[in-house]
Amino acid sequence: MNTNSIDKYKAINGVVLRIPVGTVASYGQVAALAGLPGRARLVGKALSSRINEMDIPWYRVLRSDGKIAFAESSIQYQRQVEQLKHDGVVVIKGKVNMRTYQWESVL
DNA sequence: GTATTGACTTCAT
DNA sequence: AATGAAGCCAATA
Repeated sequence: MNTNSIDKYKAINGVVLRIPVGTVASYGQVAALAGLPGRARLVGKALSSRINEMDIPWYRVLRSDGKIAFAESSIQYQRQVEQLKHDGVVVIKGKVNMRTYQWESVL
């Protein structure tokens, strides 16, 4: 782990923390807002490295089509669904209606 | 150095 | 709606 990635992870972390309750964002959206356009995959990596230390709302980050990024059988999938529902976000068959719930950030 | 890996995205079936 | 290929690009190995 080098200092470069630490800064990027911090930027990503900051954006995820700003996702309001009851809304969701896509990995690509978070990347763009963090000043890292085109690095959607890096967002997932950053979150996976942080998930053990801090409690950030990682579960508000979904794929661009609203689908949860984990297999249905995984424990993480089930936790994510539960947390989203707790936020008041409707999840149907592992996906969220982005037109309804996607975070419209104002920059 | 090159190769592989992803909590991704988009386009085409 | 579901599936797959191709594109993507930094982080790891």
